[in-house]
Amino acid sequence: MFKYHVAEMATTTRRVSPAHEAQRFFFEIGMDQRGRVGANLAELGLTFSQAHALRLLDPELPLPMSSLAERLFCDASNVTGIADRLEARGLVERRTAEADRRVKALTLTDDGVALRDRVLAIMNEPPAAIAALSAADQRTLRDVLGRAVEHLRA
Amino acid sequence: MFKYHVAEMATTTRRVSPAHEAQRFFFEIGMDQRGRVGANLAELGLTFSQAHALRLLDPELPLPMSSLAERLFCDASNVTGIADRLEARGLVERRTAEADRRVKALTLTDDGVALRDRVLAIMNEPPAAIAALSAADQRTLRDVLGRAVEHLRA
DNA sequence: AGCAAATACTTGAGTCTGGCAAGTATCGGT
DNA sequence: ACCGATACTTGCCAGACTCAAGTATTTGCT
Repeated sequence: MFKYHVAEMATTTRRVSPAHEAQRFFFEIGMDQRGRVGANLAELGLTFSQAHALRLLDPELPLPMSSLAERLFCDASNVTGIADRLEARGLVERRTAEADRRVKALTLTDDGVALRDRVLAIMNEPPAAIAALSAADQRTLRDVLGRAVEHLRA
Repeated sequence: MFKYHVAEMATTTRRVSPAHEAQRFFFEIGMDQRGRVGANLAELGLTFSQAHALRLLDPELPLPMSSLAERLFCDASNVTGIADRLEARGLVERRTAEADRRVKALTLTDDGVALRDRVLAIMNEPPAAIAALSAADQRTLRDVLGRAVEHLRA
């Protein structure tokens, strides 16, 4: 089918679609963020998963733990532990739902809301790669990614 | 056009720079990938860290474990464990360097090279959000992200 | 009503990541 | 020959994550 030396195949990436190439860059920038975000979150005493959970909680709207598990793409039993730690720090409260006493919905406390805001600030901070772009490129990037996210929800 | 109370300011994100908005979309798409990539890697019996390490190894060039730790942004002691598991599966070999017998460089075995190729295929696969973009948007995205990555290395 | 199946969460066991501190081997310079 | 750096390993501990099993509650079927 395709012939090439193994060495070339693995390390170079010629002749791929724009989407694949875009993805490669996307991934690389993403990996760069990992370090910065992780370090900043650690200063707040949060792990990435805890911060992510906090981010997904709406200050207005209690969220059932099963829903959170779904959005975190992880097992429900995992959320128990994460919720335990957030609750232990007084960031979140378990509230059993009236309608169905099996479900426990997580609610942000005032401290939780405050910390969540700081988490959002950290996560929304553009990484070096994006910050270094020209204003025009930044607008273009925002528009294109906006459309991409749109497709994601559809 | 948009009206909101100050309280909402903290949680919604209107009125921010294009870079911040771009970053918000970027992050959201990135989180979506996490699930897909993680699941696909799991089918290969690899954790994300193991796959990431594999990805960073050049099939041609043995890499000292300390260098790998640096590129993984993690402690050296961590790499010991990851290398242990990769070596146990016959994907990698520890080879003590001639010049300096303290350093052990990791080399990919043939199996390792093969699996690495599959890892690259998974990681370079564009996520749904990017795949759904028009061809023109994909090219634009590639170009802009390409410039962003360029700045990253500079 | 009554009972089985499904659902929401918890618990326990086990693996992997990841950080810190201490230990061993080797290297470099003086 | 020695001291201090450097490369890796080991042990310990917390957290994330999965699976399997367990409890409580609800829902559906008869």
